[in-house]
Amino acid sequence: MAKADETGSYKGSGKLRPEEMIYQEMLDAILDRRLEPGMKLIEEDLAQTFGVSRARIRATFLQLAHDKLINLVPNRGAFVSEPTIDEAIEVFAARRMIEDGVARKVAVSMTDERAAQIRNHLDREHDAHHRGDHRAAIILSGEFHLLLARLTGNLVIEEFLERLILRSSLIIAMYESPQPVDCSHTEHDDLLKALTSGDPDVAAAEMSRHLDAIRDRLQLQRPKPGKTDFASIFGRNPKSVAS
Amino acid sequence: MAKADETGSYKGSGKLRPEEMIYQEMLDAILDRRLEPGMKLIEEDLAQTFGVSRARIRATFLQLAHDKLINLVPNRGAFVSEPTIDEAIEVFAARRMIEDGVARKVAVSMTDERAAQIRNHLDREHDAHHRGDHRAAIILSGEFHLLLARLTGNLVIEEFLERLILRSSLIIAMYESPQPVDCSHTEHDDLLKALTSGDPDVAAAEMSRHLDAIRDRLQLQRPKPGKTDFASIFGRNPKSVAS
DNA sequence: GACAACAGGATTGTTAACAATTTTGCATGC
DNA sequence: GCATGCAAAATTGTTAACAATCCTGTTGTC
Repeated sequence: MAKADETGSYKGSGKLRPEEMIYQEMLDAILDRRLEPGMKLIEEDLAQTFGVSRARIRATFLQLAHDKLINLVPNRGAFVSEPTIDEAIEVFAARRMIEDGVARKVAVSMTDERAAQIRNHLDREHDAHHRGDHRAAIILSGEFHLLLARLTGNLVIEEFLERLILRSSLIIAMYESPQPVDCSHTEHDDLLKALTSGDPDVAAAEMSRHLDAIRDRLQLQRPKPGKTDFASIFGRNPKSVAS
Repeated sequence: MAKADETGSYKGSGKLRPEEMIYQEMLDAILDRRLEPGMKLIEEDLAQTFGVSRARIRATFLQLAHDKLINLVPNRGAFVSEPTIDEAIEVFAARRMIEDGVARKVAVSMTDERAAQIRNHLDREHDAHHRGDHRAAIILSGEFHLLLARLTGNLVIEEFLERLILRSSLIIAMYESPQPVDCSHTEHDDLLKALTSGDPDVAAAEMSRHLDAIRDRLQLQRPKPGKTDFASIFGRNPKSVAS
């Protein structure tokens, strides 16, 4: 998710790693839906676009596939992931399991300084929201959760949650309501209140509520866009492949 | 960890994927400490050993590095991971955060059939232990935790925990006491008891206790083996690099 | 004798060409 | 008209060679 300040200087010199750059660019394109779910990613074309060799594109594909953002099919190629409804539900259930723990840990280790840090982030979220910058709002919303993970001081959790949040972003981009509801920013306020209450159970409960709310705002009942479901369009059951 | 039955047939034919095989073999070698922590992994040698091209070895390296089992240094090569003490502590803290949730979820969805499934696994653990098969005992011990993750029905959690358990195995292999204490098998019995109690808090508490116990059995105070710490050997403080 | 510069070898990074596979378009036959 | 088979094009998978980088041992100098 396009972190602005994490330039990640390489070996102290000003040299930028091209691999990271390509991963980031493809990531942004997927989350922006400039690359639509299901779209075929052709190695040669991407290699020319980025001015690198196919080998590097292949390596990048492995990373993206590991994060479940693309799908690698042997001898067929790479496709932008099309998370199913079941997958979407599972991802948010997994986040709830982990972020409950995060909320608990942050709640019991809360200090004035940390609360200020969170509040500072919330200000930026509100700002983006009032500016009407929907894209920035989504990114900042994800980074809010990442900030909490960072406050646990556990790098393992932080890294895993980062991937899970990216995956969530793809899911949200795919299934979000046509008219953006965006009530999320007040929920983060509630979350901060619960986190500063000092009661881990309260914090965990609020986190669960919030994640469920995000999930429930998605349109997880309609057929996936991009994959036309002719059977449902014409009111018939799909033909079964065997027997 | 050398799963016996998951043959993973490819496209229905009997053809085995060589990539998976190489990953598995290297994984086993690392966990067996036939490849010691810190050891340099030379692409050319491995390619000849497995009879494949360097490109495939490089791809395998990316996977292993993603799972933190090896360390990839630009222009220097690949090295078997040497998890630090801090890292070890973080991994077990992360597992506690996640597996607390797993235990809670399994406890509230416990059935007779599931209990029998767990008990069946415990029998195999005890069997390996009585046979004195230390290696099998370690593998089965890891798979016990994976079984619980699977019972949550959440593939996301299952996959992440699988990687975390592998990483734990490397940590255990690196830091375990010279004389294997192996009291773990009775702890799993206690865990089953807590899981069948129906109380999620009891289950989570027992899981926390168990993971802390594993961590505490490790020798996390001594300097890492394989990296001779001359300073402590000769009773001096290591020279600081700057100022 | 210690230290720096240097050359040779080893190893990784990159590119391009070739082989294998899949997809696509077209022709053929029913 | 529709399915089948075939051939060409497109794409992925693999290999080998070359370039860049790093490590090691040696030599020369102070």
